[in-house]
Amino acid sequence: MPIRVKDDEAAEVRALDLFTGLEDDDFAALMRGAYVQTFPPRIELASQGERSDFLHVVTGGAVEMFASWNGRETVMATLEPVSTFILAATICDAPYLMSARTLEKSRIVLVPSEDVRKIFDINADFARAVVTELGRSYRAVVKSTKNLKLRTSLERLANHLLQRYAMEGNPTAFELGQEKRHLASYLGMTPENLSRAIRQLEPYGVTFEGNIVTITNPEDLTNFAKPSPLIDDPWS
Amino acid sequence: MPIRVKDDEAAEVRALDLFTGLEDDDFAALMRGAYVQTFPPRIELASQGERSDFLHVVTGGAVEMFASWNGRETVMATLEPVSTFILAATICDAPYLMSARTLEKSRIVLVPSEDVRKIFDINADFARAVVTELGRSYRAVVKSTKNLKLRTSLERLANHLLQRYAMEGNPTAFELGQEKRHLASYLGMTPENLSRAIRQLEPYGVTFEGNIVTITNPEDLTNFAKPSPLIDDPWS
DNA sequence: CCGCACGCTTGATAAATATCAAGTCAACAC
DNA sequence: GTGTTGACTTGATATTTATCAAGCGTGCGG
Repeated sequence: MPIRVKDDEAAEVRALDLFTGLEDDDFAALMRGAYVQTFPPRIELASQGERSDFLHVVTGGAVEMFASWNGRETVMATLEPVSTFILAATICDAPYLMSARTLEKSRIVLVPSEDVRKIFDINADFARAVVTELGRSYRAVVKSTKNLKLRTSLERLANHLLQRYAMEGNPTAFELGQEKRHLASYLGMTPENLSRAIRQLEPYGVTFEGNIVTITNPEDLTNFAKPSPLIDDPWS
Repeated sequence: MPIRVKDDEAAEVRALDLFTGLEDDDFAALMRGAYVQTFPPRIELASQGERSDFLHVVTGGAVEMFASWNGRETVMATLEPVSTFILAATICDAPYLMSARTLEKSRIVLVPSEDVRKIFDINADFARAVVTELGRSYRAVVKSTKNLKLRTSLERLANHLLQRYAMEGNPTAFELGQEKRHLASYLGMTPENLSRAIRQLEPYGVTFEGNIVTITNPEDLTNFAKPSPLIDDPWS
């Protein structure tokens, strides 16, 4: 049963860069057609190859984007609230290249693709916001390709940990925030090799206790990881 | 010495999806500020980390996009006439994530980024075209990431050859069209391994004679490569 | 014509990464 | 408490990929 989007949740969605520039009534028009749904863990929200009916916004929980071919599967990204996905497929009216599944119980706002395209056509500000968002996504994937082609898996892990470390505000210890096997797939390695890679980072002051990561020597780790804004900076 | 863009070359540029929807005077405004330049081979046209001053259009020759980190380098894409590059950086007004160099003597039309952003702001049709182009680019990189993470280098080579084969209209023999070491880097492998991979494809009816590729048994090769539109189709 | 440079190939070896097979441990259902 | 499940780890091994070191062949400058 479709449930209309309540005002407080709509406000969260509205806070996204994609929607802040929108006139009140245009945004209201989008939300009128939209609805919210809560999904249990491990539900596939979209499958690669399908056509786009809705722009999705995660407002609670966590969603994993993944892709598969010939019986193999790989994690492409992990999304946390509040973020959108399948914007490109929605705008281009093309089949999904990735699938999406909930990792935990999640709330998703579903905005009809047709409405998005309609507002996009009549509202120049929204069009600009879409371009900015698409540009950001494009650049994110280019960075990820560079990461894959230019670095070994150990270097990718080291840089990923530094990225998480910075995102948490440089605490000595922080939560990994996802299962290791998902991280492994995201980094393009097997769970077994992630285990071994973690060991290999010990000399650089990295310790794992369950899902708690401790970084005792950020300088050493940085020295090894050699992070670059042109690969690792999530902004710009 | 800047050289204004002549009408016949402007017509080529105009034929790009990005510009076809543009009003005559808007397009003329873009071309007024633009200029053409011919570059010798191996000239670096843009370097990663720099800021974008021009949208580039290749109208002759060939250009290679590449990226580097920590002394390593990898080919990200090869562009042939007529195509644009660094659209995302231009629109987002952000630093280049990739560098570009000419592979051979090449003609490049340089359109000031500021002009592009100006037209983008006042012309909804152009904004839409930019979105389409960005969406296409985004999807192309996502496919490339899937290719890298889900396939072995041998599978990547097989699929690449099938793609080229299809692009040439399924001829028994066709030109590779680039140096093998560049192809190797593009496919994420070393030149040595490309040599060996070519040998490994012989049982599937693939033969190389210099830069001429012969495919005697497309079915067998397809059977091995298992191409998927969600990775290999350059359109959609 | 010679010699050199350079791209390509080949073989031997090394490093990176994946696979397979146990084994440990914690969470959870009963 | 007991048993089961599933994630994680570890070691042994195999596969994939890279590196190193020649050698081959073509094209080009002198």
